[in-house]
Amino acid sequence: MVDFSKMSQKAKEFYQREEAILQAALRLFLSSGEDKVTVEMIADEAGIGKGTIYKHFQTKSEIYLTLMIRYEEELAELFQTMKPEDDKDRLAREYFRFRMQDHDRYALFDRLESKCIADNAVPELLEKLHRIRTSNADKLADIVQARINEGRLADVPPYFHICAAWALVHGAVALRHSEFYNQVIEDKDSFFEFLMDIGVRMGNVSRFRK
Amino acid sequence: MVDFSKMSQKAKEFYQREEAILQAALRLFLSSGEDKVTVEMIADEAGIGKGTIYKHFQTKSEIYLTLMIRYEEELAELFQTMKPEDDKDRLAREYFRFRMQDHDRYALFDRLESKCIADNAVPELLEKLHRIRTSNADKLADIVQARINEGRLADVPPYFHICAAWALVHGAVALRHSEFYNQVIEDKDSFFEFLMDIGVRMGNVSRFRK
Amino acid sequence: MVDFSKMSQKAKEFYQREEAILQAALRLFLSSGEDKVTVEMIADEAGIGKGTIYKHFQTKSEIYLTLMIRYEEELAELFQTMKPEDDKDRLAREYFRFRMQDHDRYALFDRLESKCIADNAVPELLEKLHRIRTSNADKLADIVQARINEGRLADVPPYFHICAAWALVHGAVALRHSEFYNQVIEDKDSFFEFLMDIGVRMGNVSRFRK
Amino acid sequence: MVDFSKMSQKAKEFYQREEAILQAALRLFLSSGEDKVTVEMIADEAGIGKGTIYKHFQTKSEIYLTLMIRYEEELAELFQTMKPEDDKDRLAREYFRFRMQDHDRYALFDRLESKCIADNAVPELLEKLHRIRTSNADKLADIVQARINEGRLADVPPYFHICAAWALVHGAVALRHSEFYNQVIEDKDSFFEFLMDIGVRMGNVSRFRK
DNA sequence: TATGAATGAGGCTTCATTCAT
DNA sequence: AATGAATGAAGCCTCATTCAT
Repeated sequence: MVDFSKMSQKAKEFYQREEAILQAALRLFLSSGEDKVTVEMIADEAGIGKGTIYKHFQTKSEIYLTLMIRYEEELAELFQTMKPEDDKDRLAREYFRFRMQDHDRYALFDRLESKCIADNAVPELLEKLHRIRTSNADKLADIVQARINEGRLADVPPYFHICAAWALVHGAVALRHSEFYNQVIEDKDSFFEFLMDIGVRMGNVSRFRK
Repeated sequence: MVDFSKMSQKAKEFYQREEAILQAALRLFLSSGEDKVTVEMIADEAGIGKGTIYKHFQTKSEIYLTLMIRYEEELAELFQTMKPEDDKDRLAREYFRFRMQDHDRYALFDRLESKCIADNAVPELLEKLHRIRTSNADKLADIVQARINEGRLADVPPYFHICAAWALVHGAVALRHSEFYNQVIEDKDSFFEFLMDIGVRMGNVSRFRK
Repeated sequence: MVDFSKMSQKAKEFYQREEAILQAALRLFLSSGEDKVTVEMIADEAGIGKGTIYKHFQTKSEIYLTLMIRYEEELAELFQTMKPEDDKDRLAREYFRFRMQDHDRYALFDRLESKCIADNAVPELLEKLHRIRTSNADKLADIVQARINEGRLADVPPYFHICAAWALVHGAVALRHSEFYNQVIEDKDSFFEFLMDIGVRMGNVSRFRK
Repeated sequence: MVDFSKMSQKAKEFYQREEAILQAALRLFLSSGEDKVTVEMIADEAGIGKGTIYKHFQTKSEIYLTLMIRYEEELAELFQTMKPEDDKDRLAREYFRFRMQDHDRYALFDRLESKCIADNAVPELLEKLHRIRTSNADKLADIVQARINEGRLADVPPYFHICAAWALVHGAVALRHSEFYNQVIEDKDSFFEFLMDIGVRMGNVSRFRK
């Protein structure tokens, strides 16, 4: 959160410009594919000069990572609203929805992360990203552990549940994206309901009872 | 399958060189990331001249797609060995193993497909890839339908089961790949056993009984 | 015409650099033949970096066409100074001289036009070139028509006279260029005087009288 | 002229293959533009292997030059049929027609000659080409001289007349070729008749009488 | 501070020519 | 003699990044 009242006019403008850059970049990455987007295109879309971008980001990868971190932080906000005593199924559905609602962004960031790792770009930011993710996962782990203690979830390390959910959601997003499967699945709503059902129940104890 | 006995010495060498290019390319893509690998590097790794590559492939993208098609064909061979009356759980595990065993290749091809689609590269080959995939999916659908008829799988369109399995496996592979989760999951074998269990059972009718 | 006073220092330099590129390119095309000249050579000759050229011209062909258009515009300026009531012979000689004076440039542009048409390069510029040429030809047509009305030129469509003149001049330039004929024609001045005489009189009415 | 009866079967085949190469090359140069035609395309069009071409021609330029020499020899044959006492006008028209009838070939060879000269390719053949041309010109010079002696042509060096004719024809061919003028000249037949008239009469003595 | 012109490393691809079979 | 696979020099163009104004 940014408190504009404490900022000078100039600082405010600077902040807004950064916002403009990030939004322009995201828009272009999503519409044209990150490889087709040049720094110049981002500058044009943001309505500023190319050089200005480098006042905000040392490197093109830094834009990538900043966007990814933002996304992870949004997710953190979602988790912030969840409490251990919350209904677990609701949480699962919420999480599923969050990721699926803008699957293209999710898929984009997934590709960008591969790229950043391959390039070993801005390791500090990469680490920061992972820290947030760890923190999010820890938060989730608490919730999951509470369900395990209640005997509602299978008694495996909490991360098993979390990672399984992550995997399913990740796959669902990829599916949603794939040209191929989009032709095959006619009734998408039903299918994703089906998938969400699986996700919601998949670690439930009942499943493992004989 | 290639019958060497019918080939001239030259043709044999030509075929082998193509093999060498593909293997060299795959090796480099996996180790350095596709974006860092130039056609020249592939040529060097294959021990041939840069120009020779273009006798075999019109375009760098054609190398991508050929590798992807090969992979999909390997998968087709796997399915070839499966029969409708086979044990469904075994099939599921087999499939899961196939994809997980070289997750890095799978992840690579996933990225390459995105790239090829974004570039609209060699559409004929892309179509061919999708045709093989459709054929594979149809094969699977038969098996799944048989299980539905037996009352062992939930009575939804067969593609629901297939796509759900695909999604979970896809997610599992991505997980296996992610630097982040690899640090979190200590006992990987147990975890993937856990995940495979979910996958094997996820569409079972029992799950949907009250 | 460019008004430097209205330009910022930067804009001025930018304009001058474009000029430098065009002059460097022309110099090299004339001395080495366009096929032997690379973009890098042009950059070196102009004393700038290779990439800079692409800030001014999208394509090597765009350099070709810009040079050709300039030439056609120079010709337009020449025609601008001519008036319908001018002495027709003077005009013809003027035209002949203009084209012959730098026959190498003319011959170069002739080849470049063939190339650009074959490559279908930058069709907009090609069209622009033709538009200027049409306008020039129209201007000439007026003059010719006036002479026809006076009964001094044969009463055929004005374009007959213009195209005939164009053809003779074109051939004269090619002749001037040809290694072969340059060895044969000893007294070049006399010869081209002879040729110009033919050109000046070739559509005259007297010729067609019995 | 080739006497097949004296040739072995093999030699005959070899000769025919050379013929096939030249014809294939010419066909392709005319239809696609010489810059777009590769040696491989010529081989394919001729129905032979690429390597075979290099048994007949050391270099791609040698194909160019061989074609050009052939053309010049065809012209020599035309002149062979002309005699000093022939009607001069007929000769002029014949010559004009010969060049115009396949103007595209003429224009092609004109470009090729520029290229060969710029590349300084196969100087021996270039010289041979020029020798034939000289011989042709000499032949023409005799005819022209006869007309001068008769007082029918202006008394200037015979080459003046020849070169002027060459220039006009050259220009006519270029005109015929130009996309631009082809749009302007509506009645092409009349125009070229007009042009030929000019050509036929242009060195006539009557023109120079006061 | 914002700008955008300049840069040049580097990628992909083409193709004339060679040479082993 | 015919072949066509291999070669690698060379060309065009892109684009992240720098830096002077």
